[in-house]
Amino acid sequence: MRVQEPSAADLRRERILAVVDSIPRGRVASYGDVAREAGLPGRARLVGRTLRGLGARSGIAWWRVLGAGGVLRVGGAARSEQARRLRREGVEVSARGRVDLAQFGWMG
DNA sequence: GCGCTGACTCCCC
DNA sequence: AGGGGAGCCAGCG
Repeated sequence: MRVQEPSAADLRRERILAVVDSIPRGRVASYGDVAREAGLPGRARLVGRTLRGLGARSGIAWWRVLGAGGVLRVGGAARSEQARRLRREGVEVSARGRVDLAQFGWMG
């Protein structure tokens, strides 16, 4: 008995998570950046959907992914958690939920 | 199959 | 600074 072939969706998801996993501690990247790095240019929303479904036990640093320009896009309870996790690793988050990409962006 | 909804991004006013 | 609109497309009812 052979296992089922991973679907295209599964492969996209794995590529996305691999990219997020490669963001160094203390740096951040935008949804669009992650999509491009994963070979999925223009698919920022897919990155957002993928991260949204992650559980705390996933081990993926979802909080390092922000909206374009370094804006926190997450709402509700997860928003404050994201800011807390970022600050814990040295990333400055403004009261408005902004991160300076020149200082903390993945690509510097 | 269809319409709606976004953890998106750009562009224009 | 902020709002509207468009392109995007997978998940869900």
